[in-house]
Amino acid sequence: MSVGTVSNVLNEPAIVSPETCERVLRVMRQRNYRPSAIARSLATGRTRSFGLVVSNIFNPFTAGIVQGAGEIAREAGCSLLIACAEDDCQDVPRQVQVLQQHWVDGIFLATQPLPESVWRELRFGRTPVVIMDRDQPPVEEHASIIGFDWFMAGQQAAGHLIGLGHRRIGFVGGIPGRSSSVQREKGFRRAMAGAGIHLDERLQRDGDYSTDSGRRCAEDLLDQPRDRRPTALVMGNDMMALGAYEAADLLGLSVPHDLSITGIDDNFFVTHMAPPLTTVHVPTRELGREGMRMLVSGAAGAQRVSLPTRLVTRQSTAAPPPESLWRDQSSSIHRVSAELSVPADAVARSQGNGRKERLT
Amino acid sequence: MSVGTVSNVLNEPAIVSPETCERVLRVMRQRNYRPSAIARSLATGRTRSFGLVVSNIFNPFTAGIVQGAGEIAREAGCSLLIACAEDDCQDVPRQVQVLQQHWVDGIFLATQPLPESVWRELRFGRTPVVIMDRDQPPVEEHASIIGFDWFMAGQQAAGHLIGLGHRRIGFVGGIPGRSSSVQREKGFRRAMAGAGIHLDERLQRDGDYSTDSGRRCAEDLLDQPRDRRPTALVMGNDMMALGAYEAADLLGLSVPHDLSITGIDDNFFVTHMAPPLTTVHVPTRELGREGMRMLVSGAAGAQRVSLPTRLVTRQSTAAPPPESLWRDQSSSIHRVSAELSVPADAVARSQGNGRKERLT
DNA sequence: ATGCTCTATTGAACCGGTTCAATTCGCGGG
DNA sequence: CCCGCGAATTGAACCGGTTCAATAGAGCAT
Repeated sequence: MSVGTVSNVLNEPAIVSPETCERVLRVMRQRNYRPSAIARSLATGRTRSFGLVVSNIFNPFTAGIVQGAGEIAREAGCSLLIACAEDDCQDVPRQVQVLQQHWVDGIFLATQPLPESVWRELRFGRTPVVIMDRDQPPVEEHASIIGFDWFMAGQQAAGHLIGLGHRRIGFVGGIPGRSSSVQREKGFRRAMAGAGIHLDERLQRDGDYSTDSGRRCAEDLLDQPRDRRPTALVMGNDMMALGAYEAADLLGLSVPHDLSITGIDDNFFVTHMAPPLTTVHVPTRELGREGMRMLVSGAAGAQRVSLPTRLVTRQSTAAPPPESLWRDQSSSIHRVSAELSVPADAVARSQGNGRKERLT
Repeated sequence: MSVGTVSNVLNEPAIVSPETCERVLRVMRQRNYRPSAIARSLATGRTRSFGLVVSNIFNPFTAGIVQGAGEIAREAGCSLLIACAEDDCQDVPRQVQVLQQHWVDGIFLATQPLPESVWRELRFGRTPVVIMDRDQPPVEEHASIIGFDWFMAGQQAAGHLIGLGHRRIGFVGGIPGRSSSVQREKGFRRAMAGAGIHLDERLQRDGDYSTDSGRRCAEDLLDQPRDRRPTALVMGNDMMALGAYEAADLLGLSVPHDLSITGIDDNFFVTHMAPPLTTVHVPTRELGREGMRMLVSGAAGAQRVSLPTRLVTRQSTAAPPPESLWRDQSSSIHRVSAELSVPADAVARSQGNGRKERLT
């Protein structure tokens, strides 16, 4: 009954005789023995634990990732060390260092985009890394990147509205320059171009993903004579869509009767909005699962994964009011006629287009 | 330059000569040396890491706790192992076991109330434990309990409404039997009794903390002739208050003009409700901080801590419409007169009462 | 009886630190 | 000059496992 034999009973029962095995297990049960993960790690050099660095646990976004990552870790019998960084991410390098001192087998970085200064401080050494959705390609060559297809998200939101017959569609983007914002806008533009709709730059605004900015931008877009006012708004995320609701309320516009609104994210509260928000679902939990899968399977390394989004239709979108086309009074005739010159089958085309987006 | 000396440089620089110390540090920097937390733990028997078990990371409640616990752990230079259990908590015992195999210095249990069967399986051995808000006293003698003062929460919500002049106040409780629900209701009753208001059992309902149940219960309470209809509702949590908004909307009642509504929890979305919800703030982050403090300081052991709540006044509450007292038409006279018989200074008293609660 | 193979078990080195008794060294006092 | 003392350093045991070469023992063919 040497320690080596005991070790074998746990790890390679096949090479131990059944009687010995049984005897060892009995004693273990008797003494309520629990092997030490610590000692095992020291001996093997592997810990079967992973680090997950997040910046704001309150963000439903983050919560989804934590959830998904936790699921896969548990399925793989691994444990997850979650490090909550400060909001500004200044302490991320130290968090990473602490994780490395714990010999984690891999690190999942799911923070806000890191400031360049922080990024420079970061050294992963030999630790496998998966990074969420960063703008720049990482310095580390062997890091994997995982993110969402924001282009698709913008395209789906716009495609849906176009399919409903909207032509004057406003767009409120997120923080300018951030790649996730840029991609959303590109998707939006592509959908518009795909439907043959001329893009009116005056119907675009830049927000900062906050409810307040959404309200301001929406007010700005909506506070116009009816013929120039957009009949629908693509808001860069759900929070800003919430702001758009407030703006519509202030201006006495009813959603979706006078104005259709879409968001992006599919936060849990959108079903409680009045009316429930049509938005683009962003599979955060799936991102957590996929990222952790890359780590536990040892496949992390210079991969790039982009997860598809999915339109969820609720009650904040509808066909545009016919008034916007016919009963304008204060309007300039040439704009209306320009709109009328859109080929008659554009609606049908764009509907088909919208549907295709959804399946892609 | 023995390993022992190096160890001393790190842990007790004072007993090493300055030159040696300097020399060792230089080499460390040179070779980018990082001490192994694993090896250290094995040697010392302590890991400076703690386990936090939660059941639903999406719950803003949970998120606050995680946040707070993380802050204290970081301040103390400790790391936090977060284990997400399934929603039904069946796997909590195994999660705890895994944490123990990692030799965590303490465990923070912040899950949903555990089913009795699960609770019986749980064995903490010598590991210090802090448990959130359980109904029954724990089997483990040395476990600390930390929770919120739900009695105070109920009292504050009701006290606020009484202070505004409401008399017919409806109450929608949470899951019956659960101690957090029972306490809220007791607090509500105490506030009512304190103001000398006779409790009308017909104005009480049991929900299950979901938006839907809130809507149903509220509809049920509000769908009555005006003289019997409550002028205010104390909802057991914010989600149910959301449901009450929907019910009021359905019945054409305006909040707070026709009906005042309060919640409990102070979830982040309540500021975006229309109108913003008056609710009782429940300091989840503080609970996380306090619980973790007990663990890192080694003070965990058979303590009981109850954290005070705090009323946050927003726009969903106002004085009751005078009509409810004077202009009733379909009413039974004796009820109105009963109300009028409340001593004239009751309002003042109850306001004083409400204020006292807040300071307690 | 001897040699050989195959299986089951053992013993010891090792992972990278901590801890502490033992040792070395420099220095002041007798 | 020797002794004793305190400060600095060293060496080795130890934490609790894993791993693997060495060994013991059983079974079989020669």
